[in-house]
Amino acid sequence: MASEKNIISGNTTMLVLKLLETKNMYGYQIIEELSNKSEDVFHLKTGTLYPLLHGLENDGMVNSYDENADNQRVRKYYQLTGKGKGLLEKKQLEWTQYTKAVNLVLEEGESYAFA
Amino acid sequence: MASEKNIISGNTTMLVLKLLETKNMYGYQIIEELSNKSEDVFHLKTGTLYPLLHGLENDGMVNSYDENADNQRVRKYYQLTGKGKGLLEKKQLEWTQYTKAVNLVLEEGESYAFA
DNA sequence: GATTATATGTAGGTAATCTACCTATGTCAA
DNA sequence: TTGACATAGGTAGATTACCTACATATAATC
Repeated sequence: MASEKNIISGNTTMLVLKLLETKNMYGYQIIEELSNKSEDVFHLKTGTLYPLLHGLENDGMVNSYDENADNQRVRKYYQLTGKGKGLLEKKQLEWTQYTKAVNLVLEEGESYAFA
Repeated sequence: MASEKNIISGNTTMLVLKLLETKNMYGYQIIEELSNKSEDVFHLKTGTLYPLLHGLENDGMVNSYDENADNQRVRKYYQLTGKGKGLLEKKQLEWTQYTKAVNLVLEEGESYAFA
């Protein structure tokens, strides 16, 4: 059926930017935190996230830098740029308008008897 | 940028089924009503809707029948089936869970100071 | 007579996400 | 000590949803 995956469509960028707004994160951490904060609804796949991050970096929405973890493991951290913050605001506005419009259609027939 | 089109992604089927739940409609009418009820946020393209309707009919989610309009024009009406109603309920549940999860991520940092 | 609205449709393209794979290190249990 | 699992980053190719652009035809309007 492959219906579950597509409901996410178009909003992954917004969610990732939103997480990076609170603090700098590395890829694996983004996947974990998104899963936690969404109460296990979102489980980003690496094949989704890493190309997405590379694209955001190419477009100047995020910067990246390497940092060593406690255990000598190197992590690639991403930081939101001013441009990225602008994109986030735009996407959040679109999200608000979109959900409002969907709910107008869904609530039709329940709220209004004379539609 | 092509960002506006993708925010719709995955939910067009739900919206179309929802409209057909209220009454039987023909394709052109679905486009008009969806535009009206969403306050002009959704403008389905014929290249999106007609193939979608054909797919729903193939899957037994809707039935179709021809009917003459006042002006002798033939319209192809679509009617929601029991199976289609089941799909609609499933999609509405997914939508509710999905928007709730997105809002959990978006509200983070505003509601909770100690995240 | 020309344009616009109504009405249905197809072909081909793009973009977002997925599946499925690869590499590599750290940790823990058998 | 080896095997499994978690951590960490990555790519190639497929799938899917929706779009653009086109084609067809009738009715209404200018």
